[in-house]
Amino acid sequence: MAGIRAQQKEKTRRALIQAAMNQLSAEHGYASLSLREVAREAGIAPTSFYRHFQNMEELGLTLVDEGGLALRQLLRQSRQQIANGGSIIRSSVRTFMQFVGNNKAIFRLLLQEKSGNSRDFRMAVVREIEHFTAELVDYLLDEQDYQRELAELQADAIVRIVFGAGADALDADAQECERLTEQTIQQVRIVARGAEATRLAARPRE
Amino acid sequence: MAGIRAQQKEKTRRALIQAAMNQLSAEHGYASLSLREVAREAGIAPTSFYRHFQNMEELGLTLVDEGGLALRQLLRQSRQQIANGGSIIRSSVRTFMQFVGNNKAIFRLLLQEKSGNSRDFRMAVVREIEHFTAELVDYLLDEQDYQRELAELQADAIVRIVFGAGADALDADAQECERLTEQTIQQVRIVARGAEATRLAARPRE
DNA sequence: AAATTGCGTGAACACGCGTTCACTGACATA
DNA sequence: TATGTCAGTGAACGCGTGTTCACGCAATTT
Repeated sequence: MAGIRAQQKEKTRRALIQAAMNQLSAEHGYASLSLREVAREAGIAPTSFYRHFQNMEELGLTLVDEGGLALRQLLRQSRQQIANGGSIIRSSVRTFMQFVGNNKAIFRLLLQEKSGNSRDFRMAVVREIEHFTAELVDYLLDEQDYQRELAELQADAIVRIVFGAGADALDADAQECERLTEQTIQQVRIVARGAEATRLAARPRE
Repeated sequence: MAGIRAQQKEKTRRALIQAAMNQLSAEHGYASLSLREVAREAGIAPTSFYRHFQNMEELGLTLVDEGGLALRQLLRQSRQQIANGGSIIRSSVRTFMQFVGNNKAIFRLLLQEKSGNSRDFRMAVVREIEHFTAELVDYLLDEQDYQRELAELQADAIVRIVFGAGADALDADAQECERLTEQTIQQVRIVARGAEATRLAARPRE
């Protein structure tokens, strides 16, 4: 019942996905990904590609999904660090920047396709980022007692800042990365302070 | 001394640049820009392209420069609105979002090449955005009396938020755009409040 | 044991690409 | 008026592309 055949198929499928990931780099993005090159790297004939994906777009969307999954895992990891004590902001930002450093290809893919030329891709990425924001909103509502609107403003701003920094980190060396991380932590703190001030101004007594 | 010849050449050059701009759209980015198609739209033979640019990359960098120029003009326009009175934050953000709406192709180009696959391109875009940030820092230092470090943190955060919103605005309809604009204004205000609070905390007496 | 399924294959296709080359003819220069 | 310059040309090149097709052959099903 193992299904030697299905097993083999899944293996080649993974090989294709991995090959595509490998070909993604700072110099060579999804747009210039070639079916033939991917197939070559995966060690199969170009024609066999069609046994696994209908076309390149389907492969690309799969990559985005895999990237999103990795991001989701990052979030869990981040929450663990929070549970272990220490500054929430600091550990979240650090985890995020760590992720970017360790998964440049994936993060670059997400960034590129966010402003890319396929509406399906853009929407897929936006959806992933919205997950990110939504979880942050939940956290703010739970831990602090912000009103929903303010929490959403704050979460969205933070996500924009952090993703922006992540983008810059892609081209940065270790030292610059460190600087970026510290800068981002401070910026997130500024936003938190601003939100707090706004909250107090809105409901001065309570 | 008019130089009929040079005049004609400049005209074709402009035609090439314009043709390239026209071909940039939500579905068709710089990466998939073709020399032959651009030449066709400009109304010249493919080979004539080389009389004006050494290769496609040179054309692309020219496009980025032109985009940056347009952004610079936006900044001046924005400052005029400020001089006319009214909320600084509000009019700046509105102007920016207006620009994005009116120059989608250019802004999309900047966004895409910011995370694009050519280091030269990325650096060119980063330079443009740094101009943007630097002018905001100057403004903060002049108008308020922030210390340099805090002004830089604040300006960088604001630029990230605003550019992020601009990116989202590319896919949004008019109503969603309006919502985004208002959201961004509030977020920038939050940052400003947070920076102010930070400033007061750092130097309580002065 | 026989029949079927389906992954992987190699040849072949039409196509658009960037680039080269020698050339033309209108403008500039002397 | 004679000479030079150079933007624009059309043919031709080699190449990599996505996609199709009929086929082989091992795993699976009957």
